[in-house]
Amino acid sequence: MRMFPAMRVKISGLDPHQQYYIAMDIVPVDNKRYRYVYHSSKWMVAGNADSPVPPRVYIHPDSPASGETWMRQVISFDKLKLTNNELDDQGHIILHSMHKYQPRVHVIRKDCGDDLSPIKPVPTGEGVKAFSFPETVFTTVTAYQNQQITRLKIDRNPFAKGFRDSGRNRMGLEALVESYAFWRPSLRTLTFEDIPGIPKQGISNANFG
Amino acid sequence: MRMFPAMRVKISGLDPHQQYYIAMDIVPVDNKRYRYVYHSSKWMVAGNADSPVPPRVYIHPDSPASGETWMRQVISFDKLKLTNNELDDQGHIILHSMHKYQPRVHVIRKDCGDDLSPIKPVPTGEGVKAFSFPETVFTTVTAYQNQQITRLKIDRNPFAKGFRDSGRNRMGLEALVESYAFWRPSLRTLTFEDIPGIPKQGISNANFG
DNA sequence: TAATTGACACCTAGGTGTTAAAGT
DNA sequence: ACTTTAACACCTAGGTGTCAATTA
Repeated sequence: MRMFPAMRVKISGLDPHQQYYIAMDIVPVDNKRYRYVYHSSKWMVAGNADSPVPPRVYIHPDSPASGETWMRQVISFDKLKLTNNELDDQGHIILHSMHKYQPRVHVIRKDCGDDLSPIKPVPTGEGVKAFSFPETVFTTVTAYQNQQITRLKIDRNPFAKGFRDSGRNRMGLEALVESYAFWRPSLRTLTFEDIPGIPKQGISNANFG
Repeated sequence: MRMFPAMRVKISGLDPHQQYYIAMDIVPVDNKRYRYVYHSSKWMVAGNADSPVPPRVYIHPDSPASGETWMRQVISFDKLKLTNNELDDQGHIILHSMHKYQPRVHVIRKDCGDDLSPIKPVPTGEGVKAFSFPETVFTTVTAYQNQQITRLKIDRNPFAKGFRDSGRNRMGLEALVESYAFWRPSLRTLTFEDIPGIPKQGISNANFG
């Protein structure tokens, strides 16, 4: 299933006439498995992480494109797909449920992307830069653990329109959205000269339903 | 709109470990404009062709891929889109209505595809091969000129299911399908050593509705 | 007990020919 | 008189959370 809300970034500092691939992968934040404690509304450590899964990379469908093209548009990863099926053969990114993950954006010069593949780790070295935004760390689930996440998904995802209660109290939602850095700024800026100042902490959430 | 029925080909003779792009373009068969004479069921010359349109190329979405990958599957061009809008900015292939056209399949070695672009002519030379199947020549229309084509489209295109008359006499259809080489063989074989023997004549049809 | 799966109704998104109206 | 366009109902294809059943 798709990751929602999706990562969206703007890029500056590229060579306008150079061709680049842009890709995303998702790496474990730590070696732990988590459980959600409802009465304290917190994720707590619940043992060690499951064994690693096959590496997968989402190559942005506009790739390859010129620096000019990439910089002119907002780059959205809304078609990136996640799965908890370790035997997946459709190129989806494989994750364990109840673990914490960090999405990363990779900018790869075309001449360095020769062994770029959806089923191999992203290459490193000259001509490849990686960006992580800590406020986009999220915890995977197969069923939502609190009603705020459910409301965020239903109210903001067009495909969940059928579950919207138009008479619902919107007061609580606005405050909620504020607290989810992953959602509100919703648009990060990547620079090749500088990574923006320390971002505020936030949590987002993806499910495997 | 999409071309229907779509071109489908199988390829042999590629280097399994070489990367290739596969593309399609559509070129005028002659310099004439046509009209359909209903009582004789024939296309007749009706003047000279309209002025040329901007060149467009459909790059198969699986491109680039290895020779092994291309040869293992049937290569379908069912997502190729046509338009009669000369100002089109969505990369569709631009054609004039009431003209005759020939689709061409291009196989391009990756290292020869550096200036391959949806809005530039297909490169020629070493490492690029083009294939034309005369039985896939078709005449463009904005409204169907005979009921046989309408029936072929409705009966074979999944998206036209709503117009199917399940009680319809199927006898006529089978004979019709036989006469449309573009539809029946429906799968052409491209070889790098040899182009198959002279194909039988046929007509297909695309509309701009 | 907690986590996961699959059938389901309800959406978005977009591909059909039909038809009436407009264009040439 | 013929060609083209745009609104329309009817499809395919696939993305939602829900809920009941299943799994571990």
